Amino acid sequence: MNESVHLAAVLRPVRAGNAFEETVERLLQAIKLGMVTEKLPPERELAARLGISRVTLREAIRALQEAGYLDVRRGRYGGAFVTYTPPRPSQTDLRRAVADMGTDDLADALTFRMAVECGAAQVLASTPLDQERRDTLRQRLREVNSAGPDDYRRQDTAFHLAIAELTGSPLLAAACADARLRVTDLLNAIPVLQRNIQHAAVQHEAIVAAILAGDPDAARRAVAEHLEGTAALLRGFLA
Amino acid sequence: MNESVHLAAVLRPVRAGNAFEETVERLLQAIKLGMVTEKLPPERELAARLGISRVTLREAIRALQEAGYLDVRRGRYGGAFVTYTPPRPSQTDLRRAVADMGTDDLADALTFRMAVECGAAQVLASTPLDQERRDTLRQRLREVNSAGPDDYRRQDTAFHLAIAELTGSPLLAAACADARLRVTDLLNAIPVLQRNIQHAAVQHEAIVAAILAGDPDAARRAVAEHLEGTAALLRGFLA
DNA sequence: TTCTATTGGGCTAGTGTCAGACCATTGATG
DNA sequence: CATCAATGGTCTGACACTAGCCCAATAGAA
Repeated sequence: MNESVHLAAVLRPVRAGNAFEETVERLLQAIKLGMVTEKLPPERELAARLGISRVTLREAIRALQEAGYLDVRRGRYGGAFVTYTPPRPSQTDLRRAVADMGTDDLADALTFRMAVECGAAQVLASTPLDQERRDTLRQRLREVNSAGPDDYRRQDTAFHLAIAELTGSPLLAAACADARLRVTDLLNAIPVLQRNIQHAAVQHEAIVAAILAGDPDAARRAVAEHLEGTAALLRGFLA
Repeated sequence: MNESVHLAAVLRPVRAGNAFEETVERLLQAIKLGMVTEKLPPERELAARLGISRVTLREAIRALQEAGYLDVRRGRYGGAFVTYTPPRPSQTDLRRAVADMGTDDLADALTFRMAVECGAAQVLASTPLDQERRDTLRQRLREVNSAGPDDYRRQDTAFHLAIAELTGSPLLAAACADARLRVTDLLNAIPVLQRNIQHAAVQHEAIVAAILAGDPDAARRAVAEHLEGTAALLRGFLA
């Protein structure tokens, strides 16, 4: 009995889907997160990075092209250019996004994000930081705080991921990126209000201050409060 | 520039290896974690759970059989029986385990584990727990505290994973299982001393108390202290 | 204009993986 | 002793994926 409970966690599926599907998902998320704003890297390089063959990558790119996310041009200085722009937020989109992922998955994603991002902030606050890292963190804070509504989500993502990356743990960075990816569609469907940006800015300041002060508890609390705010915002728009 | 930093986290390899390799890894870890003590589930069921074909699963099983981890018997009441018993701990094994994974990966794994387990404890402490969950947590605590040296690692794993599972987030549970898996070989190479068990027992008590009291900060601190102790133990044996 | 480097487009042969069916073995049970 | 149900063992045809090669288009450089 004791055994069977944990078995599920270890004997879970080895792979999430086939290479094509996973690749489409990855690229789509890189695009929606605004991490690729102009064009994708050349196919050969991208295939190598993703650890897949060029054939599979090309299938994924073609799918995204047909879905209207990319514009592919041949020849030197060609490439797969990003044509996607975040849709104007609407309650309809949000409800659809929630319906697509299911309420259980939504709760799962929010819980997961809460855990890993709080963990990352705590770890970073427990680490002696050199001047370069402190500067990087402050720089990200400035960028997100000075971002306009159009670029806000992108800078916000960069800020949150920077915390995870500064821990120096690729595993943790990947987990935080994964957590963020799972809520991207939801966040993109929420309008970016000036009031919310200002509210978030205060919380971002608190997070950075706690990390720079080397106070893990305060860092954890600040992140928890911040993410709780986002979750509440979501619930508000769904109610 | 801002872009390229985060690109690496999103455009990382889509899959860790081929299906065969990943399956061997999974099974091996299920065995080493003591989650499968008698025999593996029937091939057909196991293949379905792992989301792979029976052919691939059988290749993995054969590899583990040839490596001496399994004894496969045919016929009704047959199956793949676990023959593995944890090796007697030794500094040599530990050094080899560390050398195998590399010091960077070791730091990565420890950091990752610190973040996700602290996050899980914090989340669980922030959640209103029904009586059943409280009982489950207390039960796991009793089991790990009453475990003998032979069964200690197994019960300790069960205890830590229970915290993640009780959050109700499969993603978080999977992350914690993954984190634990990455340090299994190291932990198995450390002798289980009665003194360490007692020390850990106090910390386990503190973790459970904080969670049941609904105190996220205390829960986070207790887990951090506990894991820091393990890391220190590791460093001690390596020094 | 012509050349050239870079990039996407396409092909092929070989390997990995899958689903499903059928065979072989075994130990309990009647 | 004969039967049976559960389990591992094996085979086949189909599809997914890969590595590597060469072709085609393009925009800048010579």
